[in-house]
Amino acid sequence: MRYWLMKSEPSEFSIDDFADAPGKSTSWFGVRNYMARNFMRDQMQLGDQAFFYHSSCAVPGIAGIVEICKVAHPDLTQFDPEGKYFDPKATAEKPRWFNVDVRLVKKTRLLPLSELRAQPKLAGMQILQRGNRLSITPVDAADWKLITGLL
DNA sequence: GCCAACGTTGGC
DNA sequence: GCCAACGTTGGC
Repeated sequence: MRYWLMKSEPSEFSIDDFADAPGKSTSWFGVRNYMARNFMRDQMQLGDQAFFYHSSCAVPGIAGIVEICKVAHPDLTQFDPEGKYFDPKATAEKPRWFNVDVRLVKKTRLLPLSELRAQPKLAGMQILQRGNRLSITPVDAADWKLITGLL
C-alpha cells in the first residue's frame, strides 16, 4: 500500500467535478510524462491512496483524498486523432500511455500549498521541491500521516 | 549519444 | 504575465 499525490487543474477537473462524477470515479487520462506514467503503470496498486491536488489556480493545495480503484490500462485518449491527447506514435498493439482509475474517498478542506510549506517536517516532500513539475509523485507514509492530521 | 533550442509547467 | 526549471526534440 503506497501513497501518492496527483495534480489536477481545477479548471479542467476540480474536486467538485470529481464529487459529481458517476460513481465518484474517473480515469486519470492525459498524462504524457514518462515518469508519471511509470508510477501509474508499474507501481500503483488497487487501494493505494492519493492526495488530490489543485494546481495552476488561485490557491493551489490539497483538496481531497482519492484511491486507486482500477490498475493501469491503456489511455484511450492517445488513439483519438481529434483529441488533444492524441499520440500518432501509439498503436493499439503498442500503446504508449497508460492510466489508472481513481475514486473519490472524501473531499477535504482546501489545505493550501503555503500551509504545506510552513511545516518543517514536510520540507523533503517532492511537491515542495524547487522546480517540481511532476503531476504524480509518491508521498511517504510519515508525510501522509502528518498531512491527513492537518486536513 | 551529445546538446542547444524549444515548449510546458506552475507558483507567484 | 513573468520566469525558473526541466522534459523533449532533432540535427549532427
